[in-house]
Amino acid sequence: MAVPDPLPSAQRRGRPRSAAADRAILAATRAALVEIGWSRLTMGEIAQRAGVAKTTLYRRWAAKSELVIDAVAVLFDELRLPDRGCLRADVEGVVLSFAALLRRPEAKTALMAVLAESTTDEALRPRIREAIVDRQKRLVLDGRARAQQRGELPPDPADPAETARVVDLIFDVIAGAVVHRSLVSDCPVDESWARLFTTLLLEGLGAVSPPPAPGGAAAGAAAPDGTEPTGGGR
Amino acid sequence: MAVPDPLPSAQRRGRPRSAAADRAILAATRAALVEIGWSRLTMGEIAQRAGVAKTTLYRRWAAKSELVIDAVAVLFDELRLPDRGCLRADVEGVVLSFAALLRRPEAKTALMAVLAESTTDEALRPRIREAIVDRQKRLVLDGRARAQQRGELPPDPADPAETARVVDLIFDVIAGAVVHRSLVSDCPVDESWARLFTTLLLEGLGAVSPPPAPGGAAAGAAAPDGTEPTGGGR
Amino acid sequence: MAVPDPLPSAQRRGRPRSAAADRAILAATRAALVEIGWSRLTMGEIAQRAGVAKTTLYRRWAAKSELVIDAVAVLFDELRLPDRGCLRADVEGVVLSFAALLRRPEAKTALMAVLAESTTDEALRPRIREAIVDRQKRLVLDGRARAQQRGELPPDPADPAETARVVDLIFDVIAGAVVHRSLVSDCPVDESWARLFTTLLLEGLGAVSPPPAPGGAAAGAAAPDGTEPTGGGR
Amino acid sequence: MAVPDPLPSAQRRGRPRSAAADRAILAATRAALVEIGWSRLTMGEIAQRAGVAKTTLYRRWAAKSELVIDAVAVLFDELRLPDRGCLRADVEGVVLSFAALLRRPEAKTALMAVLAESTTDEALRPRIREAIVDRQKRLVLDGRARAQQRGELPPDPADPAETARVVDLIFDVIAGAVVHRSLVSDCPVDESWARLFTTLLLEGLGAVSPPPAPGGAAAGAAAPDGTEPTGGGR
DNA sequence: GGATAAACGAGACGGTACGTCCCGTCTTTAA
DNA sequence: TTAAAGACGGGACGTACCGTCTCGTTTATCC
Repeated sequence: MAVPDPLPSAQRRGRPRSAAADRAILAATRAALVEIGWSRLTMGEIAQRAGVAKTTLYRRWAAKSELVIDAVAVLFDELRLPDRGCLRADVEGVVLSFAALLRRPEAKTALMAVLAESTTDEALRPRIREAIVDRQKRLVLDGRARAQQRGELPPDPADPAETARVVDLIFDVIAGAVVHRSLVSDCPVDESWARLFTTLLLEGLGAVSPPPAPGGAAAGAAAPDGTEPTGGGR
Repeated sequence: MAVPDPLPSAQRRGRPRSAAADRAILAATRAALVEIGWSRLTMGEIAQRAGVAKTTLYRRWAAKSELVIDAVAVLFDELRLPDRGCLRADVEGVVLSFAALLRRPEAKTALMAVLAESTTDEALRPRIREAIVDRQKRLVLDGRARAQQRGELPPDPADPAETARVVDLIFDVIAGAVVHRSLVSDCPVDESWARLFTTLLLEGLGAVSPPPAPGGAAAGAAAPDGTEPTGGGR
Repeated sequence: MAVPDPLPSAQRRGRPRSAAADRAILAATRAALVEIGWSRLTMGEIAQRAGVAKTTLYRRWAAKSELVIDAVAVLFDELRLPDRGCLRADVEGVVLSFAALLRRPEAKTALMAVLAESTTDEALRPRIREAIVDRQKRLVLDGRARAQQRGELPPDPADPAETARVVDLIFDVIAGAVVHRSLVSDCPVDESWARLFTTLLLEGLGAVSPPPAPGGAAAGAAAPDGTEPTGGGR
Repeated sequence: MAVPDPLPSAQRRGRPRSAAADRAILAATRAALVEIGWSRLTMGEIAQRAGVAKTTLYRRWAAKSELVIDAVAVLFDELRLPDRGCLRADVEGVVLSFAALLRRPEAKTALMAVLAESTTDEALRPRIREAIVDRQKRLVLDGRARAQQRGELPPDPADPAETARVVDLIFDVIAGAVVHRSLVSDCPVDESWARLFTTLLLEGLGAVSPPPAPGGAAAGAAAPDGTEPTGGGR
């Protein structure tokens, strides 16, 4: 919430805030975003669709950006990482499901709009990270742990900072490439592209994931999924 | 130009448009963008700074987005790819100079804002690609050609579509990762990160760049820069 | 009011309209009319002078003309018909005080401007009549009744339509002649002219005011004020 | 013309002004006035209808008002005073034909609009009088002279200023009453009203037209047209 | 007949005001 | 105390005309 709950105390005086109003507002925000886009989305419009007074919106959110972040955060929580048996399949899966999310108008519009706002609005950046970005990083962590259990990746190195560097890199490469291809290059993220990209990523990954111990799973890193890359020649 | 040149003919009738006004408008747009940001940037403000009537703006550009695209396109044209001797150094160089560009407020603000607009405005997307995005793809093509001349990369495969797929992939990965780390993760793109990212990229590149001929430069692709990757273990 | 009162109900919901804003707007309109005239009078200027937002003006009046009508109507309500003892003096008095009103810039400018607008704007005509024109007709009715009480004029004829025809005629002749001399011929309406005009009117009046009964006040009508007309010779 | 003819000399050098353009402009002005009214009448619209550049208009007239005065002046010149045999008939005739003119949209709109402008624009007033108002005064003079020839009115008094006072009064009363009833009271000027008004005027006229000599036409003035007034009783 | 000069069409120019939309706040009654 | 309603001061919008200016073109007279 942008505007803090008035009092964290058990029960304040006066009429309590309507939880139904909250739900109606967030739903109306998503619906309006799909229909009329970010720039024509106004607080008055949202209030009208939600059957709520404008003051009720401002009592809860300080700005349109913050309301939209809360409204679309739930969409990004729907991303899942089902176990597809091997690391390559898991990576391709997350690439494709992230791309599918970015095809939903309310998701892509809201994401890009609040990111754009955040280039000017300092306070917006942590809010976006908390509500949207960081939640996807768990996918990387989960997939990495699963691959380590399978023996496809070496265990974490001794230095946890080293692990964080690599995890962040992987996250920026995956999310960045998918977003860029989807929304900037405006090209489809299909299975063919996902396979090619995954090949590049997994191969490159071996070079940046140091082995934790002198002996170990280096061979697994060198051929993480046990298949030959597209082009074959190695 | 957003509003099409009234007639492409050699000499139209009536008073010709002032080229000085064009220059003043684009310069004023960049300056205002730095000072007051995208959301408070208004057509009236730009006109006032440029010493120009609002109508003169609307005669040339249909919307703020289109004007800003033209105004900042020149910034992206300043990206260069100086020959640093080897592919690894060239990649690191372009990563760092692209990141430096994205630290300029007018560049990052304008880029994200117009990308956000483009998620709603269908007509804006090709415009952004032509004026901004596609021009950076030349950096990938130039770097690739240079590395091929050096023997660091194998020559293009027989199928040009295959080349295009790989070039697009490299472009989306580089641009996407740098943008995502800079503007979404909000972390610095410094030499350390550039080195790590380049290692991942070049190593992964070997896996997606098939050799053109049965015999050839596969070894070069496998260790493109002749150095050992960060983590060592191969 | 031009824009209808949103609901005539006893008490509507929401914040009520500010009566102070109404007063400030009408006063600012009169002041601005005097200073800058009709053509340079803008809604924005009025709003600024009244310390009010432009939207507040448009919430109440649909157009400049309607606002000006309401603003100057009060001036025309200030016209009075003091009892000067005889019909002739009363007529001369109303002629002179009407002419004095038409010398006030805001009155003459506003009157002519809205009359001009009304030649094109069908809806404006009844509005002008209600707010400005018809209110002056009471002067004719009052003067006539007073003269009848004095015995200077015969009582109303049996047919009320006949009375209305004569009253309307008198009104058009007096108002028309004064307006025409003041604003069209651009000559002063002074005591000399008022005396001459009144002579013509009263003498002519006898010919169009039929006696109510076979016997009666015809002699009174023939010399309504008991004085000899200017020119003498009858 | 508002803008003076560049040189009154016999023949200047350079391309002469197009007389066809003048005619087209004045005709277009009248036509546009009928269709769209004064307030929406723009110089650009007139130029477009006349098939002429805006500069051509401004080369000839300094303002819309002046152009419109010239455009409609010709309409008022069409007023005629045919000899209907007696003064009463002549007066009723001129009243009705003036009212007919004021029913033409371009005439009434233009007249009221320029009169309204003239309340603010000092320089406009003499221009209106010369081009429009004074030309109608000839009707009063002609009618008066004709009536004097018939013996219906006494000859002019010795003092010409006295004559001017009376002529001006008659003019203001006739024109004022007709304009007021037509455009302000918004009532029809029909034969019935014309008869009533003429009765009032002619009867009143006797009181303000002094006889030129001790003996004379007083009886003619008392019953100028040889008919009994509407109401009868005298 | 070529130079000169003015008027012509076209349309861009710096401006002003428009009437609308939305902002975020404030003021009311009702729950 | 919150809610719905809606008026409030304010700011930007994109449009319409304003009256001026700069073009290339046309039409006349003058040398």
